Amino acid sequence: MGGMTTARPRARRADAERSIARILAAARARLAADPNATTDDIAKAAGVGRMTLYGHFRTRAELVEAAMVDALRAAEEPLAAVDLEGDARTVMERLLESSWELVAESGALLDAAQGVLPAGRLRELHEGPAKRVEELIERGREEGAFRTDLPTVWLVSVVHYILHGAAAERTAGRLRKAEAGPVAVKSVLSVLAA
Amino acid sequence: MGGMTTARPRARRADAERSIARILAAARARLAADPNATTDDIAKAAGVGRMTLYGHFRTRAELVEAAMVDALRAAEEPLAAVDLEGDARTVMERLLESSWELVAESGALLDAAQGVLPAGRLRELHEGPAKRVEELIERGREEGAFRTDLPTVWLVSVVHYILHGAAAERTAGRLRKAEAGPVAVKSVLSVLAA
DNA sequence: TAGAACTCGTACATCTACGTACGAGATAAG
DNA sequence: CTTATCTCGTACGTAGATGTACGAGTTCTA
Repeated sequence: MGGMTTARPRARRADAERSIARILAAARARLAADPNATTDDIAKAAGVGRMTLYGHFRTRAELVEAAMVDALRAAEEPLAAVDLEGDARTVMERLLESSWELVAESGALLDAAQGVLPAGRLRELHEGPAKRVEELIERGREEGAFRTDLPTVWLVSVVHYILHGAAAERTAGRLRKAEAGPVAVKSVLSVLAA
Repeated sequence: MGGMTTARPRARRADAERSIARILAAARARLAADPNATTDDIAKAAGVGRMTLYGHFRTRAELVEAAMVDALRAAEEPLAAVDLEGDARTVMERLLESSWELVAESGALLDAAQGVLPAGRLRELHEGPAKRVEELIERGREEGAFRTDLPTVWLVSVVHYILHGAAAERTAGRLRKAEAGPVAVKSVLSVLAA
């Protein structure tokens, strides 16, 4: 290969980059709130025409996947920045406080992707971030801080279900914005505790 | 009024009753598995023609509501039969063991009903059974068995999210059929414990 | 067994969402 | 300024799902 990292014939124009960013942001927000959100909904939320959206994403499935990838990438960032010093419980608390919303959003997007993306592709995408939580839970079990009477795979899942629930309750107005986070974190830690 | 409790001109025929029962059972199963199940899916699962279904339920929304009512009625039964003697934790354990699947099913149907039924109607239907869980949680808080650092409304919700999650994990094959129940019960009790 | 109730296939009208085609006008890049 | 890129409206074709209309055949009920 001649030194080019991508095979793109030419760079995108600046306004195109902007449009794509707005569409992805809107897709993440709308799809997390409603897995059945239409391309029209998303285009309107992004403030662009539907045809502009189709100019950048050929199909709805492609858009859903791109939104998923974007959300997971966004979630990975604070997860990677978390200080891993200290006992597992403390680390988990820090991790959740800094990223529970992003993790919950990714979970909601997973719902939206269910059925439009092949199952294998989903697991593949979701694997990276989930691995991080899983490893921390494993570590907590070895340290004696987390319970060992339930399968690890379930503990990983239940974290997602609780975070998703907290986000949903906040959206529904049954939890105040400020209390949803602490409530979710406390609940998760209670389930994990030995 | 002349003593008639219903205005029905005549009784339904036996085969009609049978059809309705099969349709409702199929609707509960299919909608719990997939909130977007079509009337055709449900009719096929029930082993009746789509037109028969429409003969008994005018619209899809009406069918969803009927399925919801039926599932809630079914869930109410074992809930009402639970022995209330003993401390709140023990009672909650008995209650969950005997009915966690039905409660989880109702939760899944709630998803399906979201958007097709008016929000008020949903809350109205769901109120009865939820009340039962809520009262038990309140009682546990007063007894000192359950935590008081989180809002009761959230504790009620989180019970549902965990049960729903356990059912989903089992369906996905990540939990064995036999272990899903105990896993769900243990997890819920951990979150509720003081 | 006569009649009413029920089943259920086919055909059709409607609606909604996806995705395509075309093209005029706006905007960024060189 | 010139050109390629991008935006985005309108219009169209397609597909799937809902709900209606008709009618022939079947099964309960009395």
